[in-house]
Amino acid sequence: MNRVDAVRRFNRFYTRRIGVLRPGYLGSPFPLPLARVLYELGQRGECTASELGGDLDLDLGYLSRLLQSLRRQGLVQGQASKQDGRRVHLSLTTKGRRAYQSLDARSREEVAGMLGKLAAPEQVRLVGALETVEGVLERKPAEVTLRGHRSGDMGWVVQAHGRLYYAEYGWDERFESLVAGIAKDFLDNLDPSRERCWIAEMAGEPVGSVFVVKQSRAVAKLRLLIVEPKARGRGLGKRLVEECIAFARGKGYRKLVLWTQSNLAAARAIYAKSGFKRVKRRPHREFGVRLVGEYWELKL
Amino acid sequence: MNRVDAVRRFNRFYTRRIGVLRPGYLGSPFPLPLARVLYELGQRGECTASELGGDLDLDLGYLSRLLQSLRRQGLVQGQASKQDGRRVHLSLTTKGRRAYQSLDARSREEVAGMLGKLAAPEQVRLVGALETVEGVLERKPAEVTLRGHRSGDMGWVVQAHGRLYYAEYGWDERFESLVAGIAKDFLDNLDPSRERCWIAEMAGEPVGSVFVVKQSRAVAKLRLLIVEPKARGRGLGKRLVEECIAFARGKGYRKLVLWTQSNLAAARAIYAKSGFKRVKRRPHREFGVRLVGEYWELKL
DNA sequence: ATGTAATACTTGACAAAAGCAAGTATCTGG
DNA sequence: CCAGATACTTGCTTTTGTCAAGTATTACAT
Repeated sequence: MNRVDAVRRFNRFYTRRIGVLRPGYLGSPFPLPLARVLYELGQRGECTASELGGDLDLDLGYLSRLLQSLRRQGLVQGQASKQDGRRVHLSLTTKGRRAYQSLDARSREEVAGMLGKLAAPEQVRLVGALETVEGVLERKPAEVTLRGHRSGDMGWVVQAHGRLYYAEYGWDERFESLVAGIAKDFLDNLDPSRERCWIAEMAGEPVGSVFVVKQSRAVAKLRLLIVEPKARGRGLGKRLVEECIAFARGKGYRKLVLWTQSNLAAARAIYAKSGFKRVKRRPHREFGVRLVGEYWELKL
Repeated sequence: MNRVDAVRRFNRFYTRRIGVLRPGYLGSPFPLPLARVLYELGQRGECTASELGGDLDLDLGYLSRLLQSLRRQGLVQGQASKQDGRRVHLSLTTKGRRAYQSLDARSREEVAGMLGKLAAPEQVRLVGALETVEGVLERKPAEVTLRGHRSGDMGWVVQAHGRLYYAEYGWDERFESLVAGIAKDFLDNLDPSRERCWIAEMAGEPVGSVFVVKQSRAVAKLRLLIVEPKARGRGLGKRLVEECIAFARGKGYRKLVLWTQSNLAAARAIYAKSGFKRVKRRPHREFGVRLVGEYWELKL
C-alpha cells in the first residue's frame, strides 16, 4: 500500500530534520535529557516524577538521577506530597524558571528562523498541515462547526457537488452546471430573513453544506445537502438537516420540501429519520444517467 | 496560536510519537544505531561511509565502529574504491540484505498497523498533510501542471475568485455570482473545438485557471485568469496566458481580447508583457467598489 | 488490624551510544 | 613534490540509557 510508504518516508524525513534542529537544546548549557526534563517541567508547572517519566518516556531510575542533578544545580525543588507520602511534587525554582525561559526563547528563535525562510502562504500551509497530522494521529475527532456562507463558499458548494457526484455516481458536468445555477440564483436573490445557507467547516475548510430557500410564503425548500467523505460518519448530515428544520420552523414556514434521488441512500435515511415523507417518485434521465427523482416533504 | 508555537507544539508531539513507534527497530535483533545504518544502506544500495554519516548525522568515528560491527557480523562488505583509495564502497552482503528486508518488513507492518486504525478518509488526509509538510520544508518548488477542466473545477474557479477578490480587493458576492454565471455558461455552451479552460494544479489541487471563449468567429476572449497566492511568484500567470495565446492562434482567431481592472497590477503586467494593448478604459461601480475597467487586446 | 500487593520513587552496577582528538593513508592543486 | 584537504580509523572519554534490586508508602482484601 502506497500510504504506508508515504508515512514511512515522512518518518525518515522528519527524524532527519529533527536531528538537525534538535528543538532548541543546541548551544544550551544543558545536555539534552536535562534540557528535556527542564523544558517539560516548565511547560507543566508542577508534577510528579512518574508523570514526567511517562510523558518523556524516560526510565524512572534514569529520571531520578536527572532530577537529582537538577536539584543539585538548584533548578528544581521537590516537595513530598501531603496526600501521598510516596510522591514528590516537583517544580522549578526561580533559577530553574529562568533557565527554562532561556531554553524556551532559544527554541522559539530557532523555529522562528526556520519559518522565516518560508513565504507567508507557505507558512500557513505548513502550520495547517501540521495541525492536520496531529489531529488525525491524536484521533481528536476534528471539531466540525457550522457557519453562514461567505465569499467563495458558493463556489465551494458547486465544486463539491460537481466533484463528488461525478466520483460517486458518475453524474456529468450538466449537474455541476445545475448547481452553479442554483448557487448563483441564491447569491442574486437571497432574502436573508427567510433563506439561509450553512457551511460546515472542519480544520478551517468547508466539508459540508445545506440551504433553505423560499419556494412560496408557506413552503421552504431544502437544497444542496452535501458532506465530504472525510467528514462523514459523525452525524453531520443529520445536524445540517436539523438546522434547516429548526430554521424553517422558526421562520413560520408550514412545510419543508426537497428533491432527491432514489439512489442517494445516506441522504434519504437522514430525511426519513428527520420526519420527512416521500410524496412522489419520478424516473428521469439527467446528468447522463438514469435516475429516479423523489419528492419528500415535512409538515412543520 | 501563532505559527511558531504551532510548529513547536508539533515538534514535541511528533518526537513523543516517534519515541513510541521508533520506526520498526523495536523487537529487532539490532540496537538502534546499527539498525539505522543497515536500513540506510539497504535503501541506498551502495555508498561510502561519509555519505552515510552525513545522511544519518553520525560522528564518523562512531560510524566507523558501527560499520566494523556490521562487517564482523557478515552483514556489510566494504571494497576499496578504484578511483580513490581513501574511499570504501559499502554494500550489504546477502545476509545483510536479508536482515534489511526483515527490518523493512517490520517497519512497514508497524506503520500499516497504525494506519489501519484510521478510517480511509483520515488516512488520505494524513498522507496528504505529511506530503505537504515535507514539500514545504524541502522547498521543493512543487511542480505546477496544466490540464483541462474536469468535474468540480468550475466550482473551484468560482470559489477561488469569490474568496480571493474578496480578500484582496473587497469585491462582494456580486462578483462571485458573476463568475458563477460565466462558469455555468461555459459548461452549458462549451464548444470544445474553439474554446478551452486550463486548470493549474500543484500537489494535486487546483491553484490557477484561465479560459479562452469564443466571442465571434474571429475574436476570442481570455477570461477568469487567477493564481492562488501560494502558487504565485513562479511565472504561472504568464504561463497560463501564453497557453491561451498559443491556443487562440492555433485555432485561427484573429484577435484575443480581455477585460480587466486598472488595479490588478500583476495581471496587467502579464498582459502588457505578452503583447496585449489597452484599447479602452471605463470607470464603473460594481461588486461594491469603485473600479476602472480596461479593455485589452492582442492581434494574433 | 494485618498481611499482601501495588505504587512511587532511589540506588548500584553496567552497557550502549556518542563525541572528541589524534592518527594514517590517500588525493588534489599548485 | 609539498601543503592542505579528504576519507576514514583508533583511543579515550563522557553521556545516555537499562536492569534489577531496594526502600518507603499506600491500597486493598481478609
